[in-house]
Amino acid sequence: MNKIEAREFKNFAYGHFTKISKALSSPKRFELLDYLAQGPKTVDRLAKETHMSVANTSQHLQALREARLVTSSKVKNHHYYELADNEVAELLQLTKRLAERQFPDMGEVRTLETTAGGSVPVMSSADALEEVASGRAILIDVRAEDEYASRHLTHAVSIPLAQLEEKLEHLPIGKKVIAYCRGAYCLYASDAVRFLRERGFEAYRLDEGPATSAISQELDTAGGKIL
Amino acid sequence: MNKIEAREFKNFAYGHFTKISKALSSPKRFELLDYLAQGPKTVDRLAKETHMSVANTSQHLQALREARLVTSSKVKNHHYYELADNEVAELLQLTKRLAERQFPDMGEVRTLETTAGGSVPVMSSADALEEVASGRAILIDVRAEDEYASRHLTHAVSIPLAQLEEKLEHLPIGKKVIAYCRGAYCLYASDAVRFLRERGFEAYRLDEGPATSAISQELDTAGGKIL
DNA sequence: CATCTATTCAAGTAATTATTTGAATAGATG
DNA sequence: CATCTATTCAAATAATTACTTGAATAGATG
Repeated sequence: MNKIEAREFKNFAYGHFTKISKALSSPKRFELLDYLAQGPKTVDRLAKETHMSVANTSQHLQALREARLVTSSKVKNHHYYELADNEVAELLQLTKRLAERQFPDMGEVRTLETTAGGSVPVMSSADALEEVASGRAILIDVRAEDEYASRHLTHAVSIPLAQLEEKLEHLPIGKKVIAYCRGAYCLYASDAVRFLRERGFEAYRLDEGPATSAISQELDTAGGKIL
Repeated sequence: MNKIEAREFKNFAYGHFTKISKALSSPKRFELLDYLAQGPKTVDRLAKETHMSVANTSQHLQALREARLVTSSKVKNHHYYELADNEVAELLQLTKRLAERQFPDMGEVRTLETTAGGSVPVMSSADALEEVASGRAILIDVRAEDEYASRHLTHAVSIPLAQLEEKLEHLPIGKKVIAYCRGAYCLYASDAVRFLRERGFEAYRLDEGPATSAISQELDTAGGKIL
């Protein structure tokens, strides 16, 4: 075969593959995708969540759209962005898992129960499933309500972190409380656990979020209620 | 929680995740990994296969090693690089699959049987499995011998492309010939198919290589012989 | 031990990417 | 219709990344 033609073909193929990985290669864009894995969101909201300027957020989202990792739609004068395909979430997950395997101090975040703000007791999904099923524990989702609505773990109850204090009285005394948020690298659940422990609850954070894992799929996406 | 501390934690986490995707974000490095998915290789050989300068190849390989996607070892004065983890191959595969799904003209490479140098008949792995099992076809691996040795499909026979002409007489007359190489984006199998068709064989290229897919795992890695 | 081969290193240039700023647009709302 | 909100666009600067060239090293081999 003609060498020039062959090179063009390879450039075409590898050029396309790397549109995907280029889009994933910026920490900010990776973080945006991580938020979008919780459900559709507006530019404005993503800008607040990631502490970026709106213009910068918009530009990153456009880059993600060009790489076909997200799609956008207009409702009134809000533009909603969302993941283009469930495989995008899988790609995020696989990348995280590989990072955890290959960089020892990454893996520790999950296993040694350390997070920013001090360490917090962690419970594995397998244990949590058992505790919740047996009625010894309740599972709370401390993300925003719409994220809970878009997808959550079975039997989880929605208590956004900001409302935890006011809803404290609704929590059953004597039961363990297992909190989760977006995943192991989101800090809301840790904040919730510290808050609850200061008030005498036996609280744990779940080692993952609703976007991941075989066990999460057993916990699943239905059930639960908004407290 | 303290905001500065939280931001540092996120920078740490997302910074690590994107070490992986940054490493994958260059077409040349993606191509290098694709070659390394066939087995360990030296810098020199990779430079030839990818048509890059040795210095440039070496630098890219060092970047991949820093991202923990490959490891290196020294045998005499040859440095062998290889994939650090099987999940790296999975990541390549998932990225390719996503690109095929999201970019229509990418997907066509596989389904419309077009490749550089003119289109060539393609056979799916499922069909190939059946044809080979029933004895109506033979499966040939046209990659280098050491790549075949490192991992190949069951019942495949090794005939490196360069030796195809001299080994033509060993091919059974009247049987279909199904050729494969590194995967859908490698052109050796297409070259082999065109060569064989010009000489009267009913030849097809397999739609994937040994690094991928559920069906490949049925075809598997053992069996076969070097012709 | 001189030389060869394989690989890495260092420096420089070219190219690409990220972020900020301020202006532009498009659709709601008073 | 004037104004407000949400988002995008354009231009400029700062930062990072890619590739080339030529020299340096380290281990074989004659």
